[in-house]
Amino acid sequence: MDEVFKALADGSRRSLLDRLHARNGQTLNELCDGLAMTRQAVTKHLAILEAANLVATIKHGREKLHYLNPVPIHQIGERWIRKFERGKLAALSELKRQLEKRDA
Amino acid sequence: MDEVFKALADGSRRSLLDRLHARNGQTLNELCDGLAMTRQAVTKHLAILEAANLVATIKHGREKLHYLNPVPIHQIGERWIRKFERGKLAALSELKRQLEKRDA
DNA sequence: TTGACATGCAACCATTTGGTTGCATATAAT
DNA sequence: ATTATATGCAACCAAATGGTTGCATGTCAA
Repeated sequence: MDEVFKALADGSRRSLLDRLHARNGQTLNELCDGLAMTRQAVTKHLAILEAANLVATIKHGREKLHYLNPVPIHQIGERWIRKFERGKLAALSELKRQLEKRDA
Repeated sequence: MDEVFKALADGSRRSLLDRLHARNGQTLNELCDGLAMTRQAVTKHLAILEAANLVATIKHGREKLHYLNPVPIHQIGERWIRKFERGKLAALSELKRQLEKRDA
């Protein structure tokens, strides 16, 4: 779980996921296209995403195809985000109450 | 949004949010309790959480009370996680298809 | 008012991170 | 066979990160 959060912390990596979400199965060179980064930098980002199980790759001849795995993202939604959504309104109203108490 | 992802990337910070979720409105010293970290380290983490708008604080006399703000977490769920949940099954079946093609 | 307690501020440090360059290797095309 | 293309590997670098220690300040209590 920690690896996934760490992987998602970087904007470049999130945009790589976005690109794969838009078109799955892209090669490394395709993913580099238009980015202000060297190929090797992208390789490193993809390696981190792969270690976090967010992308899976298969080699097809001399090219490496990258596929998005949305499961860890879903798990973060289920196991983490949702926890904070329950009782959200209660927390907000308490915060509001406390902030108002300050001005009193 | 980037600030929120960065803030959530650290396990210590996530556990601070957990603690506030369990009991809202704790002081700095209370939040330090039982952590293998100096008070100043916790202060820094809380500052990052505050900058990301994940916690709000009010000073009450000589103590500072910390309140969880679940809105940014919710937004990440809405604006980011959900996007990858749509079409999840399609992506998975495509991945499976590709992996099987490799073995053929 | 004097001391204790809660927090703030700043300098410093080691490690991690995000990026680079240079070269090596493997596969496809001529 | 030779050349071009796609990727891999490793060393290096600056900046950010997560943590520390030491001291200052503000507030409550005796």
